[in-house]
Amino acid sequence: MKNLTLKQLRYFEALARHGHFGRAADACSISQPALSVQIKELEESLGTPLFERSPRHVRLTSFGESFAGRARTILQSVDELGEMARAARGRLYGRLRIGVIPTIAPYLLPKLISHLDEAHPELDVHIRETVTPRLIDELSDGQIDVAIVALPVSEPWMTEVPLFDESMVLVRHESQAELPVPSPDALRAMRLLLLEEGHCFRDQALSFCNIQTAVPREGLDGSSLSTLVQMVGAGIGVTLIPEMAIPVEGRAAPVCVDRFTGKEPSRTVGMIWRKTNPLAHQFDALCDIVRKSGQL
Amino acid sequence: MKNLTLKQLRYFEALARHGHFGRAADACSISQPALSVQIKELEESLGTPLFERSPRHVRLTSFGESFAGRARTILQSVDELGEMARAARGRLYGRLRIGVIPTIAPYLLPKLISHLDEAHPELDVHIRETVTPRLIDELSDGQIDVAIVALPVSEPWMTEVPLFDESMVLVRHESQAELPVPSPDALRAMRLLLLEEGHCFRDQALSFCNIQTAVPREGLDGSSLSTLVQMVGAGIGVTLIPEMAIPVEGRAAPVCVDRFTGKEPSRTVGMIWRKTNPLAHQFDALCDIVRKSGQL
DNA sequence: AATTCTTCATAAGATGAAGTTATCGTAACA
DNA sequence: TGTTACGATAACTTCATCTTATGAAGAATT
Repeated sequence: MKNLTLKQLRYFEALARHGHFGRAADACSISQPALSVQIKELEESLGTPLFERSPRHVRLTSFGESFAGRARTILQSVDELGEMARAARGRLYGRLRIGVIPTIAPYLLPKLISHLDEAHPELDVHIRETVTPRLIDELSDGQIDVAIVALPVSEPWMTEVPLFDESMVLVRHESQAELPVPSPDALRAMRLLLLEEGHCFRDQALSFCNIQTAVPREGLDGSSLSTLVQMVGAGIGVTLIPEMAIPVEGRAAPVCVDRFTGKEPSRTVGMIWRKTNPLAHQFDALCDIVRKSGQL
Repeated sequence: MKNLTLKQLRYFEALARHGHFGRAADACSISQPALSVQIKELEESLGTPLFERSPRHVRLTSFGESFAGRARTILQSVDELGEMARAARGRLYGRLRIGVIPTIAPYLLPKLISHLDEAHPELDVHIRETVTPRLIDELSDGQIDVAIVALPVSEPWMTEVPLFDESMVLVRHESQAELPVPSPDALRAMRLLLLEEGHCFRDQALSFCNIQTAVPREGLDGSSLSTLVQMVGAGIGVTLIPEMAIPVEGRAAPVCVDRFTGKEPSRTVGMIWRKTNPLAHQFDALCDIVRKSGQL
């Protein structure tokens, strides 16, 4: 006993509508015998007749009528499926899960989300904020689609696309505004407040100052840039923040912000995703949106 | 660009569930390449990928997930369609439209409907009560499925099945109970009340008395047997009714009921339906139920 | 009553879709 | 650096489906 096919349902629907094999076959762009055979096979596979044939009319049986109702619903759902696919074709669709590291998230997301909302109003954006290694794990097992981090991450199974470079700037207590900007080496001698272990921004700051990361440091690590800046405002030390954070953090405490002279320290912000993700092309478009959001 | 098939949806569902081409193919009882090809064609026909393939996992894309939801619904509806067919296979199903002539309906239907309810509780029985020629018309253009009438009707495109024979009996005013039962010829001289034009029972009565149907008669035709019997009860004349009507009409007025002696007049009650109706076999079973209901 | 028309069913052959086995390429793993 | 696991691809086979041609049967026509 063979199986029901969508084709048969389509043919059936046409015949139910036209009540005439020839015209229904025309409507389906097939020959009349082809339709006859398919209807016959449909009836056989159901084990019960759908039509009453007489030389004059072709009429649905009572069962045929119930069948027609449901068949139409099904065909419609299938067509909607096609519609849905057409709508989704080649664009971001449905749920998009973005991971962002904490030294970027608060400064980038407000703009990014409003831009995304504008470009893809139907998109369901989820945000995950955590440190790079964890983002990479979650990327790896499919919990998120893309991540915005500091490059490089150098995972061979990932695509990484640079978005923009960004300087790191010095934050001192406002009382020190007149003092000259210290060199990296001078900085090493100062009380430099850093994010806790795990944040890549901490490592970048340390490497700028040529400090061995292995050496244990005094217990003054903050859990967010915001915390660090507040501590600087309280006169406890100095810290580094990315340019992006200036508009927010530079006003939030009695501090002054200065660029370094000479070779400025910087980080590259970029987006990463699984190479195997078939939405790669759409992600390129996403990069453009993120870039726009990252501009001050 | 080819068309979506149910097969593809089934394969897709399996792959979404197993996340593994080999195992999904097993589940579908086909080879892995066959599955690969079908999934590929499905994705191509949709114009957008459904899965992200990596050597480790096969994962649904975000679009794939929405697609899977709807696909499952569709597959389920299709299976229900099969279920429905299996339930309906070879039995009366859904709506059954029965036509009955007025000289049978009130005496047969109460029993018939309760028997039908018992045998086919899910059956949706519709009743149409009118005279034979009209029933034949309605049968012809599919407004009813079967009709219960007096045979023969002799339409070549119909099947007619006799159900039972039934005598016609004489109804007189109770004051005449002691008088002998008149012969047909004697009857002709009496005031014989008949149904109005169009009822076959009228013609049967006339032919029993050898009265020319063409001859116009006094304007005393009733629109139902019940009316006729009430008139007899009022002493206006005599009438004939079928046996079946005795239990109801014999008690409803001051009348007496007598069988004719010698050759009793009778009619054959039978069921008719379009020869082309594929439910013919089920209708035979229906005949049995009607026969049972017709027994006193 | 014979004939023609209409319409659906059936048959035979052609075409196309879908399945099979065999094999390859690639990334992960030891 | 082989080895393994897995999906993609290719060549071929099988089966489903379509087309054209034809048959059968009732309705309409003459």
